[in-house]
Amino acid sequence: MSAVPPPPRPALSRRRENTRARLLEAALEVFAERGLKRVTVDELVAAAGFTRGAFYSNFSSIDEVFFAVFEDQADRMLTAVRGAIEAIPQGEFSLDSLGAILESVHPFGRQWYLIHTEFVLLALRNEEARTVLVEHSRRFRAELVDVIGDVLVRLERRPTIPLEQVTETAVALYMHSIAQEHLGEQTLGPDQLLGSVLPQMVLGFSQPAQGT
Amino acid sequence: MSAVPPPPRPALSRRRENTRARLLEAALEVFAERGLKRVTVDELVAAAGFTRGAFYSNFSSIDEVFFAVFEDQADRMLTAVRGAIEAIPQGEFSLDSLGAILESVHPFGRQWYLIHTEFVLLALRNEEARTVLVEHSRRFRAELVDVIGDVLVRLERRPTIPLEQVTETAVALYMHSIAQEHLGEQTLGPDQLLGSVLPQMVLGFSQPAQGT
DNA sequence: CGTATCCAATACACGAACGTATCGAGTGGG
DNA sequence: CCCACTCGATACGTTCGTGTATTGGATACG
Repeated sequence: MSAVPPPPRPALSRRRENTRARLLEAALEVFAERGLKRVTVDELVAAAGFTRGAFYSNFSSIDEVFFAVFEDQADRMLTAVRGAIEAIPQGEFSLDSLGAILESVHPFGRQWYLIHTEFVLLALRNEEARTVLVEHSRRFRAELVDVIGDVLVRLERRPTIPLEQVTETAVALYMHSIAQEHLGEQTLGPDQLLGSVLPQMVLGFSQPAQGT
Repeated sequence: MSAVPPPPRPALSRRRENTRARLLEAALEVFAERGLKRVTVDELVAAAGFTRGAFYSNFSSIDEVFFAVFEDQADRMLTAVRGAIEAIPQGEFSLDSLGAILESVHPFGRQWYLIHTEFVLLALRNEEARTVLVEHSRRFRAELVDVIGDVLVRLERRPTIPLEQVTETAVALYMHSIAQEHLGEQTLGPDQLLGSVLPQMVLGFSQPAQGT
């Protein structure tokens, strides 16, 4: 025990972080395409251009990667929403602002729906996933509640139901609309959501769309 | 039951049908508990009190059983809803009628959510499942559209959005509320759904609840 | 009472995926 | 320029699940 452990080694981890990032990137694709329990380690590393060695050097199980992917995507979503909110002139929140927010997260679309929904299923059966999911949801709703509240104030509308329920409902409908869109159903895609359902539901009136 | 002339062999299939039923019964439990891709043949037959032989004599793959379970449960849901609708005095549809319908399907609750959601995920990746799901959804919505339409007429409300969208939205919210309930969230369980969100959204006004 | 038939139990062979242990190449420090 | 170390590649043994082939017991029928 003569040699004192040399100073911290922040060095070599650059390569490491790179491969970890590439693994996560590939994991997002593969999980969305095939689903959590259909993905094997071999399949994942192949998609990322590595071999098993790289995987077990960075992670210890497929499930761990799935958690990482979810939290990663969740963070990106949150960042996107915050960005969209800040891009709105102060105090200028309107129904269009909600539309802008929806569009800011729409690129995540299908992949996010698949990952998120699968994580919900996991959370309903797994304590740890439940904790993560609830925490993420809490943060996410917190951002939206403010915006929706501001929109309502600006439009001089008072919600007839608690603001939290309005927000929760909006999220539920958005998620559902993505699924419907990709199932080929026309009744409730994101377009209908923004054009009529959301205004009617959140705000209590409908956009000046069709005249009937 | 008139005596249909027993053609070849209608006989021995009684035992067969019985084991098939027991297998499906166990499958519902196991799929809900563990999820489609976590369930093995051994696990399933053990839960039903059989061995592998019984399984491969009646089915050819786990996925086939999952399809059967989904269609089976979907039929039961539809039957329950139809029963609840017929139990309502003709022309007496009111908001309480919707409550009665919700309660008629509530026993399915968690299990139905899990099976259905997993089937949605499957449908987003699998052509055959997509066909089955869309067809089931179509029938289901068809029943509900009539009821909700009648409720609106009776309450002398005209929907500001297409009736199909109202129905789709109600279904989406109901499903979401089950998930929230079992995730331990209080913001949007079935109670809030019935008490405030659904009336506000579907009907354009809120129940005489709190006075604010 | 015997027999033919059907169905689930059992045994087995195969393949897929996992996790580990080892090796070699690349990287930063001295 | 060399050394020490880190990280990803490769090879291996093992476990787990599948699907099939065969066997044994039950049931209807003559």
